[in-house]
Amino acid sequence: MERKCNNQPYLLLMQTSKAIHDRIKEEIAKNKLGITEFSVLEVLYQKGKQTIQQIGKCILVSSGSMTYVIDKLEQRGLLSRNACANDRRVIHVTLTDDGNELMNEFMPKYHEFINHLFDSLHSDEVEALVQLLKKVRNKV
Amino acid sequence: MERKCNNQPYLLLMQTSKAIHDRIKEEIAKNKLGITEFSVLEVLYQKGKQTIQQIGKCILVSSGSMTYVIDKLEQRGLLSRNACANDRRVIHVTLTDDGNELMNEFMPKYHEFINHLFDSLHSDEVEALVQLLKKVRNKV
DNA sequence: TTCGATTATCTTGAATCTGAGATAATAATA
DNA sequence: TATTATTATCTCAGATTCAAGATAATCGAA
Repeated sequence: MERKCNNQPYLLLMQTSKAIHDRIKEEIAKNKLGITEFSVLEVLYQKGKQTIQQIGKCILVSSGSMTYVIDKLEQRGLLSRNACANDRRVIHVTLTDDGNELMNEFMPKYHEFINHLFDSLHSDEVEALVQLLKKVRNKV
Repeated sequence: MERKCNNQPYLLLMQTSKAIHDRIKEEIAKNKLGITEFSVLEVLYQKGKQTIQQIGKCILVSSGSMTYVIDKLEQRGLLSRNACANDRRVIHVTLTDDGNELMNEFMPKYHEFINHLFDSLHSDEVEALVQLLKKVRNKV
């Protein structure tokens, strides 16, 4: 009987993504941020003002965690909660100047870091990898 | 300024691996197991008797978490702790009959499930994906 | 042998996440 | 309008993880 998983592409895909995830976690930790915290800031940086709900859907985090993580980022002065004038159930969240400054500082390095991870591939290899991954992803 | 990450292979790699991770989590949850718990059982199923330390190194989990997860699996009767005769610091862990039965039952389904995720690729595409991922992984 | 270093496991406390349920506001409908 | 359903956020308990430190055993060198 086969007790070990021998599916090579599966093992490699998971190993590689975990390795990348861990390296990125380290990078983000340099700003004393967790990945969830960073993801919130990233959404706000990209999209501007968002509701808590919108952010949570975007980064796939429960409402309980959203309250928690936004509390922490607010205490740290990186974002602010603002009541919504039209709908008093809603809270808008925006980056503070400090938050913006942090992201302006960090994001170029961050993108550079990610690009660097794929340096070893030629452009045609990148294209091939993208096509193969799309095929897999669409099946999952 | 570029606020959004446009690195396609990166985004696809992480999206795909997360999607796969989540699907596998669901599969494993059908046995009322978490991924860490399952990983422990998997190691024991593949390698037979192991020390707690060995398992922890293998699945990259801290010693504190190992105690916790092995407690739970032991309480559920899926594995047992056995003192080591030679070295009294060490505890050997083995699957119980129940644990073995569970794994005998589940593992074929599990491997089938994983293979199924890559059904959409031809064998030459699988090979290409493997080569590309190796290249990326070795760089990270 | 004896003392210090190392090793394996466990304990504890803090961090983070989820899910269920509470609260409050809004929307929809009779 | 009154009632009901839905929505957004928050609260809380429980699960899981890690890091640091405690405990106990073993190893190694003087």
